[in-house]
Amino acid sequence: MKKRAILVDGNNLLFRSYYATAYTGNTMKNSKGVPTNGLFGFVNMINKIINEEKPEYMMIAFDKGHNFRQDLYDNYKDGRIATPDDLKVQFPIAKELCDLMGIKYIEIDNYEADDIIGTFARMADEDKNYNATIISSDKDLLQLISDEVDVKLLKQKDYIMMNKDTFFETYGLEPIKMIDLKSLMGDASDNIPGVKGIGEKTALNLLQKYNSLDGVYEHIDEISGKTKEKLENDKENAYFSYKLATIYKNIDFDYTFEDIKYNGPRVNELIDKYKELEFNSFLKTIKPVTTEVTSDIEIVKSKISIEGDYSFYLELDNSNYHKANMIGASIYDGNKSYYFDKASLMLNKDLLKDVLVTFDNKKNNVFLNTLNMKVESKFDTMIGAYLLNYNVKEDVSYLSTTFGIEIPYYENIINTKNKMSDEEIRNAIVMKAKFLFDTYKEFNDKLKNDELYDLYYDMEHPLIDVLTSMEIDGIHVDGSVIDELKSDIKVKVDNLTNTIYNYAGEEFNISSPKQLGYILYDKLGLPKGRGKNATSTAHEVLIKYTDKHPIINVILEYRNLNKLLTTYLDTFNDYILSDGKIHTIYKQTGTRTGRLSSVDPNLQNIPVRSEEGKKIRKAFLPSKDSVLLSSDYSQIELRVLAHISNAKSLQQAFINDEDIHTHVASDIFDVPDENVTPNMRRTAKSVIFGIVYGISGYGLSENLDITPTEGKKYIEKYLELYPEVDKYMKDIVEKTRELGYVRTLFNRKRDIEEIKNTNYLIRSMGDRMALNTPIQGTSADILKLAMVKLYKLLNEKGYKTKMLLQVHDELIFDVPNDELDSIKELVRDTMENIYKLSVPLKVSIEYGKNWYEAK
DNA sequence: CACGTCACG
DNA sequence: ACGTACGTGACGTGT
Repeated sequence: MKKRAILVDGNNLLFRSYYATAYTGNTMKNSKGVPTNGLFGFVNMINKIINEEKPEYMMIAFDKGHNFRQDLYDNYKDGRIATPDDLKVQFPIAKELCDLMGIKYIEIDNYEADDIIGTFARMADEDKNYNATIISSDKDLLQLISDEVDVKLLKQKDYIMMNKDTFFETYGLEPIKMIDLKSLMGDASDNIPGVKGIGEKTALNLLQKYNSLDGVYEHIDEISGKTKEKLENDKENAYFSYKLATIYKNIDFDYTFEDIKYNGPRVNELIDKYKELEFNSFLKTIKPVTTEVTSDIEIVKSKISIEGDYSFYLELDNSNYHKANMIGASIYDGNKSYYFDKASLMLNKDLLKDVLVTFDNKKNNVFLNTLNMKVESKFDTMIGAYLLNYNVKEDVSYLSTTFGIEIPYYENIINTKNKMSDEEIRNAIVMKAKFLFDTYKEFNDKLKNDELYDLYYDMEHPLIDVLTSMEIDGIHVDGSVIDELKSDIKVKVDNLTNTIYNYAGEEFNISSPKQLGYILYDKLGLPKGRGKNATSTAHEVLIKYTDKHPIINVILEYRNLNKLLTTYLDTFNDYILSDGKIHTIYKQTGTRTGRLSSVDPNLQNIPVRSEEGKKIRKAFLPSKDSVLLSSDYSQIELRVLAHISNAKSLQQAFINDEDIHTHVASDIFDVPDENVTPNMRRTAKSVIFGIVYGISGYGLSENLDITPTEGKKYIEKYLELYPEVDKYMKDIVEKTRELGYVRTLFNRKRDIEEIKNTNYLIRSMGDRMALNTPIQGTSADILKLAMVKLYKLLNEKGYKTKMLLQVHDELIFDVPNDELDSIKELVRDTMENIYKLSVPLKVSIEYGKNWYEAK
């Protein structure tokens, strides 16, 4: 069995990584200003190679010095483009990284990487113990393919494996003829001139006929017309190109295959380097060899007392903390670490009543509730860091990494396959508590300096307890309702499946966009679209083809029902815990606008728009002798827009409690309210939504199925009618471009780097984020404030009513029948008056014996 | 693990 | 010529 050596073209790898990001205008740098855009892709690719190839032998080759090809150019005309400076500086770092990753890198004076690889390839051909795989995106290297050597040719996303057979299939030539091919067709990226006017097609034809460059010119008389002329004109160039394209295989060096043995990384040094480069995503994938704990640890066995301020951290074995077990917990008081198991923590529950700082206290309290314990904490670093725009995950280690402190990641702690020792786990937990204590002041000060203090203490911090309570309460779900609906829909889906197979004339996987695309566009001959996704099977595309083939409507219906089945019906019973309820998890740090999100399961996207889907809501029930009550802010985003843009006429419409869509339709179409048709109202509604999202004329036209010109007209008309909105949009984009961030009315801050990007598309997206975030974010802020206030009032007044769910502009309560009248009033009053905008906030309330009826 | 698709606001 | 409306989470496919 031969040993395989991996030969990597380092120059090629770094160049393509650099240009892959550089052309988007993404000038990725670390905070010290070192450009890292090439290195990131370089490291990513090498990690991928190591994972896929599990190499025993591997080397990475680099160009060095003035090589003979450059000499050839000097005698000719040097058309090579100079390497950009911000790429140049990445080469030494790349080589350093190779060292740390345990991979031999090789550079030899006056040779290119190609020649080093060529020499190793020749060695593999000659040595019966080794064969080789070359990795590059440069087709030039294909000339090295032999019985012993193949090439992994990198493409934009994946790669093609090229060996002797596949090369012949592709080109109809022997691999070595790649040189002849290049000398005829040239290669712009390598600055090989070739014969002007001869492309791949002609070159291949010629070579398949005459076998080689020499062969072509020997038989030049058999060739006719333009091609002959071109060949004769550029004969010199062709032979010059031949020299350029030929990879040198006989460098005189002492390297052997044993010299390029792969040793594996020097982990700790590599971690330091990644930190320096701020490659946080790579840090996750490597485990430090040792974890150092600087403080004393007391493993607590009995009731203890601790003076002064301290931090608390709790580690669970499942990120869904509704069904987790405790791994351990730690307290750190600035001097000493205390470690608790479940029993010793229960002995010391009093200690939890006055904690300075925690991380994800909602998690702590949802879990500890089952043990009748509660953490009262002044500060939650997870939330604080979120407001400061740190990339927060539900794990201290992600955050500590950006502070240069390495703590094993949660994924490693709970990984049962690659188990950490008890001591390592204990140390990790202790370090997390210590990190929280050590950084508390810094986070708190940063919030103050960034004017986020009130947002934290008046809104986000109190909200933690509100969400904790909502998650603990959960919502009753009747599994039998789900089951009935499920069997009902299953029958329908089966029927639809058969109908689709009949229309298609074969059985296939309808859920596979690839297979469905084939059936629709290739087999049934639907007209393909333009662009990269010409065979899209998305709803908005298919809906246009309903007249073209009867299969379309069936597919749409199938999609509709199958979605309900797979996303909601098949899975929801698993989420019903032994108390008969579903307990979601609200992520308070999940979005960039300040909204909440909901996971495990997501209760913020339960169907409502279609009747079949809406029926799922019949399974969501109130407690005994209670109703579910839903209170919904109507058009809160538009009201916020009217407020922050100070658009007088919109404000007046809201003050008069008009139907805003009708009002705008009447303005746009210049007809009195009573003459607004449903279609005009629908158009106005789309225009209004579009404005909030920063739409283009094209986007609106797609939405309304009109021409882009018409779409543009509507938008212009709207902005003309409400010039303050126009001004707001322009001002906020300009201001954000200057500052690099945008804020909501309550000062929530979102960094928008995209807005400075040199790439038009990315920058435009930044513009839209900048103008949408204050609207969506301020609405989210208002909801959060209302939740905090309502929660407080319900408690103070001793109501049994519970706030159960939040769906962005809507709250759902479980209300005992005898509290219904007063709660309706309390909820409406609190929500409508939570904050005074220049327009009124309006709440609509509905209730019923399940969620279906409450909506 | 990325992508396409689609559920919600 | 590009690709095209903001914010989420979950599923199935396919590599």
